Amino acid sequence: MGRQPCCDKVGLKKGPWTAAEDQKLVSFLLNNGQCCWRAVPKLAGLLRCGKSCRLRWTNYLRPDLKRGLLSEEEEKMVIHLHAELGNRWSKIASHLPGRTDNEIKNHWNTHIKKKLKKMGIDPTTHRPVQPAPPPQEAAGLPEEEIVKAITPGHEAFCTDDVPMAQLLDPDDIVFAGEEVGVTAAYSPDQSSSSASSSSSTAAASSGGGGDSSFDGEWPDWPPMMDWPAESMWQLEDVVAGRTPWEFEDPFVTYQRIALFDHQETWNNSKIELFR
DNA sequence: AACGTACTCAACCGCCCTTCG
DNA sequence: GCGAAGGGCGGTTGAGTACGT
Repeated sequence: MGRQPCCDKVGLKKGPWTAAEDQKLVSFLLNNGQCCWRAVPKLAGLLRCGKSCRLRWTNYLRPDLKRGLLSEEEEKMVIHLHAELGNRWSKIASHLPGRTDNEIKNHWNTHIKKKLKKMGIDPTTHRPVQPAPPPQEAAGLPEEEIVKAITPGHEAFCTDDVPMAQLLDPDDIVFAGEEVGVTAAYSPDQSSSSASSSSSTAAASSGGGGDSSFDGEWPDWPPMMDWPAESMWQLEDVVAGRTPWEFEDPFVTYQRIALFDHQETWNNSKIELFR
C-alpha cells in the first residue's frame, strides 16, 4: 500500500512565497507555535502544503536565521564537519547557529566544492585528487608533506579567495600556512537545538503592516531587519571560549538583544513566543 | 543595447526515519 | 510487532540575477 501524499496537492499553490503568505505563516506560528505541520496551512489560511510551510519557516522565516554568505570561520567549520559527517547537512547545520541545512548545502555545492576542487582536493573524500607521487617518494613522508608536494602551489591560488583548507586530518584544518584546531574551537555538545543570534535580511518577506492577526495589529517583524554586528552572537565568541549558552539560552539572549535594541514595540511576551 | 551563458539559492520531490495507536 | 502518519533529510530543479561577449 503506497503512502498518502503529505497533503492533498490539488489546488495548492507552489513556487515563491509572497510577503502576505509569509506574514500569515509567521502570524500563525507566533500565536500557536509549531505543532502539526499538516494542519498549519489550513489553520493559517494558506494554500500550501504543510511541508512547504515547514520549509519556508525553517529556511527563511525563523527569527534566528543568519543571512548572507558564510564567514571564513563558518566555512572552515563546514569543511571540517563535512569531513567528519559527510553530506549530513542538518547535522552540520546544527553546529552553525543561525544557518540552515539548505543554506549550507547550497554553499557547499556552489562555493566550497569548487574551491576544494581548484585546490586539487576531492570534496567528497577530502583527500588530494592529484595522482599520488610514486610510492618511493611519498613513503616515509608525513601526510601533510605529501599534500604539499602534490598540490600545485596552493599558496598561489587566487589570493582574494577565502583561504581554503587543506584537510589533512579531520581534526585539523590548515589555512594558508596557519593551522587551526577547529575541534578545539567548538564542542559538538554545544550545538544547542536552540540556535542563537544573528542577522536577518529576509528579502522578499519584509514584514510590517499588512495582515493583522497578531494582537490586533501586526508589528514590524524584527528578523526582517539588519541587526547591527555588535548585537549578534559571534562565532568568534565560541572560538574564544565565550559561549553564550554557558549563561543562558542563546536563543533568548539573541531575541532580547534584538528586540531591546531595535524593536521596542515588541515586548517581552513576544520574546517568549519564540522559545 | 541585446543576447547568451553561468551562477545562485529558494523551493520542491521523494525517500527514510520516528512515533504512535 | 505491524502499519499508518507525519516530520526530517538530501538531492534536484528552475527562476532570477550577474556577468561576459
